[in-house]
Amino acid sequence: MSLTDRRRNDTKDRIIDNSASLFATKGYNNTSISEIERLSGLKPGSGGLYRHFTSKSEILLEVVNQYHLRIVGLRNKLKGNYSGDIEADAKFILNELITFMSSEHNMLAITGDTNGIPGLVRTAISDTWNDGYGIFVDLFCAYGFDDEAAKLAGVLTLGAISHFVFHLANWHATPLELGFNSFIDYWGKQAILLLNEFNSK
Amino acid sequence: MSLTDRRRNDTKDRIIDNSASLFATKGYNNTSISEIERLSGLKPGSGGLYRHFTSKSEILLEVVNQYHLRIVGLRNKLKGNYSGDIEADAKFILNELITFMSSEHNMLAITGDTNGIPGLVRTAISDTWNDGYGIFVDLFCAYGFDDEAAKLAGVLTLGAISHFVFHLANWHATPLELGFNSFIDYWGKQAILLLNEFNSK
Amino acid sequence: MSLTDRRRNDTKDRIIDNSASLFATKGYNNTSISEIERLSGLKPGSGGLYRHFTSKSEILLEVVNQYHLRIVGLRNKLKGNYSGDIEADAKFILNELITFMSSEHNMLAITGDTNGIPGLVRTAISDTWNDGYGIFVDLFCAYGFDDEAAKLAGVLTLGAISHFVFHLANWHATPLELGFNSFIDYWGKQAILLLNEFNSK
Amino acid sequence: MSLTDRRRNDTKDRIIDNSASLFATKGYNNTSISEIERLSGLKPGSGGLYRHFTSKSEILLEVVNQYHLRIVGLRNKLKGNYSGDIEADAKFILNELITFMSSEHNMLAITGDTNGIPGLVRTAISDTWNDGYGIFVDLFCAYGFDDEAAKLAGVLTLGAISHFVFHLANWHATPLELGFNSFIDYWGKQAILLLNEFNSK
DNA sequence: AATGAATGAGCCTTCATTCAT
DNA sequence: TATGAATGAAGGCTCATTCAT
Repeated sequence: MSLTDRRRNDTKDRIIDNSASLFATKGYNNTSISEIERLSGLKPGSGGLYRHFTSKSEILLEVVNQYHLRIVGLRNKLKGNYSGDIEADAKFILNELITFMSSEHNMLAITGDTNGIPGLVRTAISDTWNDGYGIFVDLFCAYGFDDEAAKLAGVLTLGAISHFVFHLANWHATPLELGFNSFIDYWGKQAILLLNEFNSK
Repeated sequence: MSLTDRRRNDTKDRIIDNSASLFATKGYNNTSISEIERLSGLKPGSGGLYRHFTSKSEILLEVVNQYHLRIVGLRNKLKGNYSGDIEADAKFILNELITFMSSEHNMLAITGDTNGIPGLVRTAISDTWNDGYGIFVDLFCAYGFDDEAAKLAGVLTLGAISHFVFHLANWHATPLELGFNSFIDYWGKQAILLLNEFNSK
Repeated sequence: MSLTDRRRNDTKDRIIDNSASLFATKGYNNTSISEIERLSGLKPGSGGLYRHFTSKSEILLEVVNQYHLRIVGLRNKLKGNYSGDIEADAKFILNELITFMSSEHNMLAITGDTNGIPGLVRTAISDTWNDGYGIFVDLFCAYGFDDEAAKLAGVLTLGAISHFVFHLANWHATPLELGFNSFIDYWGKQAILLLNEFNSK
Repeated sequence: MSLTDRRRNDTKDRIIDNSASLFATKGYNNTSISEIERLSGLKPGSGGLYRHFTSKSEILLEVVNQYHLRIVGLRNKLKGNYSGDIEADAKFILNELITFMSSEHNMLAITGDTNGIPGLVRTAISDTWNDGYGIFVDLFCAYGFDDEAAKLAGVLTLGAISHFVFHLANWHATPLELGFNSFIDYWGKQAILLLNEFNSK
């Protein structure tokens, strides 16, 4: 089936995929409909995309929603599967999250350049982050933290990691030229430390 | 120059100031030259701004540079003025930084929406962050951390805080609906904890 | 064909009917093929309409032609059925025409917004008007006017009435805020007056 | 001063003039900004027009307003300058109006194709018409008609004339292929007749 | 130093129409 | 007969930038 075949029925998916990477690479406002069309096998500027989406922001919403689904999928996969050894679990989860963020790291970059975005999308992005934090919250709660403390630690944890990734993606350098791996290692240790400290109280 | 002369011949400064707040409020790409001109007392759309800057990104560079200077100023002010009580110092610095970020919180928002920006500016922004992290690095180093550990802790600390602020500014909600103050309190406690732990080794 | 079959195989008719009211309500150029399709039970944007018409202007032609047929029908119904009392006949015809224009007043609105229309359609519309004027021409001729005078009076009569209706439809106000009924009353009296005057010569 | 000279300062006027004739020739919605720009010596599609007008409908408003001013000018010129001989005055005014409409007949055509026009413009057009009718109202009032009757006669008179002109401009043929002059002659006679009739009451 | 005017490139979107199924 | 997909052309509008004054 050639790219110009009018029978293609996966165009919508291709639009979502290409939009996701374009939004991440260049930002939402700097990505033009034409460019999405070109990458998706449609004639740029011909508006073929509008058969599949009614507006540019609707694409963003879909992109965010799909990312959200994957985050929730990861969260569910990790939740309640703990070993009893909090250190081991924390390390495992950290690795899983890093792997996830590596393959999907584009999505983090979307968070910049969202001026003029409808409130619906803003909410969707906020919700997505909340499920991201939730991965840590689940863990911390399972090991006896109270709800509030678990939330605070979760936001702290994912916030620091994503800041690192975001910095790298945006400014084309790591913070203080630190290596990504050493940052993750360090953060892992700190997290364990905090958990033990809290547990001992 | 008398006090009443201060408003004269300062078009360039006004452009920088107004650009800073516009970039922060609406994002770099969503801020038009015309709008900067209007706020700066120039006829919008007449290009009067180009007497002072050769391009829009040059303004951004200047805005970032001035912010950088202020960050460096804060860093120098705080550096080497430690009390000997690490806990007290950490709390003090955290408060100073929060105060600074509150009055300048706009600048954090600039970090989104900077696609299509020249590498020169990217570097300037990266450098600015590095001096931000440096405030904590200085502290940690002064109390005996080795350089690498201090850097890691610095990036961790500022990263987590700025993620929180950025999330709020962009998505119009706090992460997991946590209060800003409880987040800061918690983070302060954790930082002290980590410092002591490291020191005790 | 039974009563319940009436709704079948009449897509073409539905297209014409819906087009007529859409053209009238929103104007020809502001009515999209998609919209006609949606109202006519076809999937909008799928071009199903092109099974029945080769182009948008062909629909307009058909719409105009059907309107023309109805006008001719009215003309034939009224023609040659005169009472001998010219005043009574004139009043009767005026009322019939007003009634007709009320139920079909949409069509008058089509006469705006027809730019870019093929000459064929222009001619059809012109012909339609001519049969409209003809209703009065028939009457005036029957009572002894010469052909030219009857034509002039006919154009005068219908022209003034349709101007009023058109003004109201377009500018959402009546000319000089006159009431429609008083305008019609007045115009009826004038027409009679002119007829008598001519007859008396 | 060449067409490409950036010092030109009559561009706004040229835009208005060219818009007036384009709107009349092709209708408002069928006239593109690019086309107005091309005719006005601006590069089509470059948006140079937007230095002079903030939107397309603002141009239309200006075009209508200027036409309105000229109508009011004519009305004032003709008003209160009557000879005492109603027949002579009516003929004179009719001729003046025909002359005016001939040189400005484009404007009548604007009245079609105005879908999507802001209410402000609709009102302006309605007002313009009202001052057109007013030319006759002034006359009729001066010769003793009561206000209401004068209004009715005024709308009747201008309505019939403009319908004729409009029909010609739109459908490229005269109603019933009547000559314009004979229509005007006839209408002049009828008007006089009506006036006398009313006066004799 | 500032301004009015113009420009070129681009943007999101609409839509009549075509084509393969 | 009807549909999903695609396309080309256009449309109104924005904006960084240039240029002559």
